[in-house]
Amino acid sequence: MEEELASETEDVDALIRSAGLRITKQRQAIARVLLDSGDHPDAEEVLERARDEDASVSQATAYRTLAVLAEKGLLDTHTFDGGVTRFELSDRPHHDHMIDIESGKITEFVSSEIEKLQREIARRHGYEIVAHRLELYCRKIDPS
Amino acid sequence: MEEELASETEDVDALIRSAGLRITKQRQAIARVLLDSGDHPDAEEVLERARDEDASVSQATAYRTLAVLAEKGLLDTHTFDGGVTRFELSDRPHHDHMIDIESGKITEFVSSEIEKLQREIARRHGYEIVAHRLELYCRKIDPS
DNA sequence: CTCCTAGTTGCAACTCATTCTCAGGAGCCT
DNA sequence: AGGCTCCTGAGAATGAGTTGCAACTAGGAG
Repeated sequence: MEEELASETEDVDALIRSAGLRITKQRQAIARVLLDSGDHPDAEEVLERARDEDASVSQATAYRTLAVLAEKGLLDTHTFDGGVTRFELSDRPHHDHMIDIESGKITEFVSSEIEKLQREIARRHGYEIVAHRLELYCRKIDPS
Repeated sequence: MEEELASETEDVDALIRSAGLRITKQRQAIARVLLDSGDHPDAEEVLERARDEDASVSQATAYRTLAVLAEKGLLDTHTFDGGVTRFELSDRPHHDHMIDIESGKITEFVSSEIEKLQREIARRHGYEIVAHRLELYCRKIDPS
């Protein structure tokens, strides 16, 4: 079994069906990219990777499919620092992001303490939190 | 003294000079808008308001001036939920934002506790925080 | 297995925020 | 006042993302 984390076809199809979409080879290529990605690719990167599996995937289909998956809540979207929209499967545990401003490297983290404080602050203002965005733009601590 | 918080010309000019720019009537109009705004206008809104004072301000000048002020650190920028870029003077105390997803109303808040936790998390990963973005997307708690 | 149709696709044209180009205008130092 | 730069408005250009459209196809009905 020397597979390189190539996701099973059943997972791929399940993701597409969850969004209420028909199974097509273009969507399978896109879904597989998302299932196999551990990072946060943008639409162009998803398109590029999907074309490795099926060269016929068009830009329009990539954008359209990503939009539907995001709308159905199957994908989370991020626009770090006003850049392009990046995607990530939403079936994973919640987390926030730390962005290395020098390398662009993204580290994920969670803090139940911060989450709790957020809910308290919102309640104090008469609100309940529907979603939140917490991004830390950081620099490696110079060890000198 | 029935002024409607019309900022003094000296403040307006000081802001422009701080950015290393020459004083022009277009920039004065833009700077005055920023000094008089308590909200988070985007470039088009700044342009529209600036034209009340000087109808000759062009879109290009609005974008250019805002870009320089932001670059010099005199303005903070926000792109709530992947929308357009919004501006706000940065000489005010630090704060984060709570966005009412139904009305679009923005409430500002601060939490030194959250800030402290953020620094701790970053340090644990070998980073120091250069900037951060914390946005809470909320809904009014239904009192029913 | 074939048919049929609503759902899909690629392509190119389009939108919209933002940036750039350029030729004519104006600060401001002296 | 002179003039070297910096600025300006108009419009063209850019780039991410969207959409119209005619051809194509998934997949349920028969």
